[in-house]
Amino acid sequence: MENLLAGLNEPQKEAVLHTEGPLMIIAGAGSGKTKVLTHRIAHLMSKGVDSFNILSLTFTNKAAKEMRMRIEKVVGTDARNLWMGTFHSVFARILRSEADKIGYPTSFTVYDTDDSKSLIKSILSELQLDDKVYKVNSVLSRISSAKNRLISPNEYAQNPILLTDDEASMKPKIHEIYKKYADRCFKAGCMDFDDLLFQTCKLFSLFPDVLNKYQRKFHYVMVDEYQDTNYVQYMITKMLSHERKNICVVGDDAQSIYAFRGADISNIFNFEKDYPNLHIVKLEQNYRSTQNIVKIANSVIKHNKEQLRKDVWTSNEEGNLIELVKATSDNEEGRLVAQSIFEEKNHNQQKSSDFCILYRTNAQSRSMEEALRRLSIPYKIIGGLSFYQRKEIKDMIAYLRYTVNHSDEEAFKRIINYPKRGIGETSATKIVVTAVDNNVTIWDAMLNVSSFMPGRVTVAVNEFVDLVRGFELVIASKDAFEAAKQIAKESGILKDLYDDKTVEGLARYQNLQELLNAIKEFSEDTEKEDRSISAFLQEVSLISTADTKDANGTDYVTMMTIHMAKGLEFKNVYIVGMEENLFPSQMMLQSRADLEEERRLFYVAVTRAEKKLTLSYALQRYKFGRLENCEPSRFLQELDARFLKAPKKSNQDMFSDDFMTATSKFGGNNLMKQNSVNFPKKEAPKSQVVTTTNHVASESFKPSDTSKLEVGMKVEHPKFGFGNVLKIETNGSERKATIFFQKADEKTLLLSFAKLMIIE
DNA sequence: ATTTATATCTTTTTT
DNA sequence: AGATATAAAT
Repeated sequence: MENLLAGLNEPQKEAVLHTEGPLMIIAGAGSGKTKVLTHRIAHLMSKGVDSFNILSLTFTNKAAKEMRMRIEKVVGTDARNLWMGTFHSVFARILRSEADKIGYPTSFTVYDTDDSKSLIKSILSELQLDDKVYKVNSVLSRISSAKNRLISPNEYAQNPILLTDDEASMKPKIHEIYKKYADRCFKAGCMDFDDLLFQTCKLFSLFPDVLNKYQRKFHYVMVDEYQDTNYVQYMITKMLSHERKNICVVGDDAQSIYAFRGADISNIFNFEKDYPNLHIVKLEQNYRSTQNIVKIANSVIKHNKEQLRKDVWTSNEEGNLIELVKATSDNEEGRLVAQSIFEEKNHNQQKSSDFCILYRTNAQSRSMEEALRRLSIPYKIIGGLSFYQRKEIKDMIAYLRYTVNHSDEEAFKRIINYPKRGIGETSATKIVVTAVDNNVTIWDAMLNVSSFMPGRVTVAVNEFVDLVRGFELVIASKDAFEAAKQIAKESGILKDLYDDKTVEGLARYQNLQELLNAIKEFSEDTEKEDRSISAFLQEVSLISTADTKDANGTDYVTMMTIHMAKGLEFKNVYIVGMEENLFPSQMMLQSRADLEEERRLFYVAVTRAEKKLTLSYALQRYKFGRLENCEPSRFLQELDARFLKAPKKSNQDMFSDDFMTATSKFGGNNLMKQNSVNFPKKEAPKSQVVTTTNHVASESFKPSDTSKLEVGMKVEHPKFGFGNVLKIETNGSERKATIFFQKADEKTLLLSFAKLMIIE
């Protein structure tokens, strides 16, 4: 007990000790929020609260896992029984045991975003709607936001505001698509991400006894990152804690960055209204960052009108000034950042893992990656395409999904003709349409296939049905790993990948092996009560890119989008791509006009830094293969210059026309002015030669250098490996050339050649 | 049904 | 630059 409060400041102690009744903790960046949460739980348990009765909702599975470990250190193995996880995973678990009450099979499967999009595409074509008008993404986001606000398809169809909105955007049929979409998901025995919350709410409202069961179970409810919860999540937590009102939410309105996903800051204000006797604790002392970083962060956020009064301060050292790096191009930006990391590492004896590069969009990782590789600095990209989003993995998962749930339409579409078994797209669509028209499941339609399909297809479909039946028996009789292994073999996936001897094919084969390993690990985890394939699928469907395991012992620079960086901290942070229309994002400015959310995002990025913060931007950047001019972000102009160091530039900069013109743009900005001094003339450094091999970095081939590439040359492409140039085609004004690239295996590929390296 | 050539589009962030 | 959709050829 003494131990639990040691090292906590007054408001932190207050938050830990206030266990009964509603509590809201407003936690500034770096104020020790996680510490308070873990200590609070440990405190509850030391008071004799059973861990079964505590529910803690976190933003990522990783955060839950870490918190559980920290608690376990204090209270021991009891912590295992805590209910901890994301909203999605916790309620998926509850839904799995209660699904039958709302008409879903216990073995319901989960649609990921790709599945949802694919289903919407099918529906659009069935309704004969133009997918140029009804863009899949916008339709899905419309449906998603309806679900997040607990609006059912019928309510949507009767909501004049929504209908007028849709008419105004020339998409009056959204309500119809929504209805059909929801219907199809239901009939497929599938829930999409939003359903996991939406259906939970439905379950709780329709079955008070079920709600009551969980109300009695969870004596204490805690919600982390409350500023990023949406309306459904607000409702669920409100319902769950209704009896005892022991609810504790933790958040920081200044760090709300998920409005695009339905997150609603007004949840924080609603919270105050819902609980008149609410106790509020503010954590304002920052333990993470230097004074300069805290101050510049405050200078960022003060430009936002809408925010709770809060005063984040620190007693840490003053620290370095914030650095500003200006580059002529995105590639140079990469080089400068990599060089800075290199120097910093040597200079201060730091590890690679002390560094983090943050960007607004995933696409920006490429130039950073290339630059780091050239300096042999190890790095790791978090996010982007995750393991479970790879085609070969999704295919295998689809087999498992379909075996568990014969109604799963999207899984069916994925595997019906992979590996090829002579059932083309037309046939597959016909089966789906027949099932929908006759109001039966896809499985039943297949059993009846001879009545509406020609004999040749019937035979193939029957074989497929038998295959799945066999898999069903396999799953029933063997453990998850053995079953998965057999399914991989008998489905033909394993062979299909094995036969592909290309570099990519080999990688895919290894990925599949890795998936099987993961299943093996899962099936041998004695801590898990349910080790079935079905449980594995559920877990896997909710793994997010933020949940990647830390490879312990490895030392690398971390690269990720700012969104993924929430909750993390690094000694040195580089925020790259500080350009108008990129950050703040063009999309954000045009369509949602929410500049304040972009600014909060910038605030989040800035506050990740402990010791040193560097901001960088480029004057030119490749966008869809075309070089575009960029202007520095308005956010840079907003910074308080007292905490900034003079911009740093490369030698090359001085000689480029672009640099000169771009500098003049900054005429009015005192920050940038200090920079316009004369630099000694020096020859621009040549592109570096890569490591010990005789490869020349791709840099030496500008898109205009078509002349350097000749027919017959041996070349290497980072993705497609070694090959020969067969033919070069230049399409005039485009300044873009395509080459025919022949690989060792005789396959001919068409490539643009920007990434090719000539082997001398 | 499947492969190959050509055209078009991409434009945020993620559970 | 690269993915994906569409059209045309096999």
